[in-house]
Amino acid sequence: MSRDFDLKRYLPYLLNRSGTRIADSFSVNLRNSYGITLQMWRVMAAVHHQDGQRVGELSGTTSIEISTLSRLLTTMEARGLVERRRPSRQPGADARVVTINLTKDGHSLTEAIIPLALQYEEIALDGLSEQEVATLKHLLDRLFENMAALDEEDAQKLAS
Amino acid sequence: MSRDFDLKRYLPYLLNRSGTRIADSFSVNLRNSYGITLQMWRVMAAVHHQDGQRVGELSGTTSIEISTLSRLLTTMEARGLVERRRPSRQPGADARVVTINLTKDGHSLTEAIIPLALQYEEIALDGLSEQEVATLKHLLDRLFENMAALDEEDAQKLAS
DNA sequence: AGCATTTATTTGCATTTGCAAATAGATTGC
DNA sequence: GCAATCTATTTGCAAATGCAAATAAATGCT
Repeated sequence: MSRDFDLKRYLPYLLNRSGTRIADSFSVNLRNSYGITLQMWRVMAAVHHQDGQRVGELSGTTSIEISTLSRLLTTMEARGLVERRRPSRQPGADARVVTINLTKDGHSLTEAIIPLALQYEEIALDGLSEQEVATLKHLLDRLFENMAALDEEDAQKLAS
Repeated sequence: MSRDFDLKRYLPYLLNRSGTRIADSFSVNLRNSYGITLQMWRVMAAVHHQDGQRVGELSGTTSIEISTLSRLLTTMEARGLVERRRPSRQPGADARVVTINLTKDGHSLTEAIIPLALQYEEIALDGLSEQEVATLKHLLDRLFENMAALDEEDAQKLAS
């Protein structure tokens, strides 16, 4: 190990390992208890949060790559969890878009899982004060914003 | 969206999206600039941090599933980045184990990438005070510990 | 209106992943 | 000292992933 790089204090490392541990634990529980994958849960939680998102938006909120997501939606549709809708040609509607909604079953499954999800959050946050939790969430938001800003800069460069 | 579950304040969500954004950006850069994948970087950084880790340990420090890692090591070995060693039968040595070392090339490639890695960390942390950075890293550590504790409890249950 | 361009989603194909089974090698008990 | 058991790593196989190309549907230009 070298002086100039301390892995144990390297943010992406810390972020990745805490994120994957929570995800892995929850993932196993989801599979055993509800027979769904973590990615499916992410889609359901995102659509539950905002119904009728288009596929591209949903890719953004779930962090699932868009082609992967498209296929995942196909299996979720087949399982009766979500619906794809092509907005009918209305004034101002865009029929290139496909919007995603939870089915009735999808909705109740999501509601059933939420308590478990919150339980995992609690476990992860065990022993932190309310203040610390608020700070942590705030800072994670900030990281995301910083990375989004970088992507926009790159987009600028490509456009110029 | 419902009152009892606010996705935008849900820790696993915040953790996942900031983690994947950083990972994705860095990943593209690694591929373009050095022709390696993010997972390869993770292995190199981990072995750089501590040389001669066994495969199982390395799986823990990189958060890469062990069979995936085994195959990744094969391609990295073929590329001359790392070496596998089976410890010779010594008093107290365990020859079931395979230890991983960076080759000379692997080491210098790692050293070459470190500045870029630190740059991404800086971008992510842009605008945060030293105090905030320290707090964030501390709290992320704590999350990891909490999840590790959970895994141990589960292991207990399985044993009982 | 008709053709070229842009945007949204899906699909083809090769690679990566993950679980479970197989292998390789220690260790324990008899 | 050898059979049974345990642990570390690798491999078989099916599923998931990601890039790039293809399709579908708008919009813009003339």
